[in-house]
Amino acid sequence: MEKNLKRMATMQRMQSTGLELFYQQGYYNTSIDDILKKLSLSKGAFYYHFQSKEDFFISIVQNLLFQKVYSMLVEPIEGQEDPLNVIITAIDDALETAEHNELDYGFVLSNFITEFNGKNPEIMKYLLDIMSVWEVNLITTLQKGKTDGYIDRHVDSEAVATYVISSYIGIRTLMVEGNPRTLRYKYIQQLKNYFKLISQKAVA
Amino acid sequence: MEKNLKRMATMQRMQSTGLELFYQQGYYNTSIDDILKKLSLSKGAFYYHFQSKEDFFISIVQNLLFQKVYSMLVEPIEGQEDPLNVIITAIDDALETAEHNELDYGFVLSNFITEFNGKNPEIMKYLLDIMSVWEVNLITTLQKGKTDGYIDRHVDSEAVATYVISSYIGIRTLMVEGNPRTLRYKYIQQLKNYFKLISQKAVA
DNA sequence: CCAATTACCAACTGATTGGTCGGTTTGTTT
DNA sequence: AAACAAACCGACCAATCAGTTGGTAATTGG
Repeated sequence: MEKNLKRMATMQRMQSTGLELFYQQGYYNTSIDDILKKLSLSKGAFYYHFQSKEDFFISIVQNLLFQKVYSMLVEPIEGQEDPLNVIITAIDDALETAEHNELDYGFVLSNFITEFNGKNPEIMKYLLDIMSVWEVNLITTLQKGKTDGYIDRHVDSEAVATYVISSYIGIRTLMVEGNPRTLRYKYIQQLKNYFKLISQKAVA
Repeated sequence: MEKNLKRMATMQRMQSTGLELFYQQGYYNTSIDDILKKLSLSKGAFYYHFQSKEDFFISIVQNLLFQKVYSMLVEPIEGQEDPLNVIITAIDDALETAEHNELDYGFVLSNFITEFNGKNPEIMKYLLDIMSVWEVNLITTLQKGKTDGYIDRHVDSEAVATYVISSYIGIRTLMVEGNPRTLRYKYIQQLKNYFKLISQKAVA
């Protein structure tokens, strides 16, 4: 119990710094030495706690990234009334953290998916699992919104979920350059317009 | 004149193979030797034609990528009537090439932007230039659509352009995994819905 | 207080990287 | 065919990478 405390602390410091650097510089472009330098730790310490660079990254994805995406994009939506407004709020919150140059983990996720696509199927598996959790939750929420009378019954929930995720990933890609504040505003404005279309009152 | 033919031919072979590998494996994860191996050429040949790896990549962006994006996403839209339908068609065409595992250069562009973000401002400049050409063309086309009576006058052209580009980039990111055919269908379906909202007849 | 385990250090290895360079082949000119 | 330049070869270099290893502090349990 007690003896594991130091171990856990060091591992978490490594994971936290690792995620930050992997996100900023990319996985392949970030060396283990980069991470260790920042922490004033040695190679030996790293390979004492982790088996390999890949093993290290997977532990980051499962421990850090999954929880963050879940608490940011899944939990706030789960089981709430008025799904469309809740979704808008969650996405806008994510974009706000991005605007303040903090880590927006939904975007971190899609960034890694882009980087590992076609290069490392093992890691891709873990990343796509997280993406899937998000997507399934969105679809379920939209379906519930239909039975609860918030969303037009003719709406294709899967298609809407796909469209929402797509546009979010895309706007985040654009936000890395250009004015994030303006982009966020424009994006949310159009997303609201789109949601008007699928809400209950707007019958097809 | 004549003497330059061989030079040009070799350079273009290198650029073409280079773009392919850089896209598949990423810039930092692709070595010059990878490219040369595929072409059965030597290091000497490469550095005879190009100053550096970076110089090589920039030449690819300016010569190959710019033209491809322009002919695929800008030219088909420029000055056409019925802008919304033309935009849908151009995007659907791009997604179709992607579905057949051919290079979709709009996505290639956004992929590189993701990879170089925060890492190489010099290269980013060239990539964002191309993105800008696309965006400006979209905005101009939408504006013209308003004066021509195809689009509702109250529509924010810049916001719509941002939203369209975002969703396109996003759906392409999702298409790398999952069923491309289904995703493309769902996406186009929702994009059409969204466009109904901003077209002339649907008054706010 | 001592022995065992945990946590860490730092020099090293072998492979790979971007880039250089002296030299050879191929093509053109006269 | 001599002279010259353009195009290309491949061995080499210094730097960097992931991973290994033999050792040493620090912590803990008996």
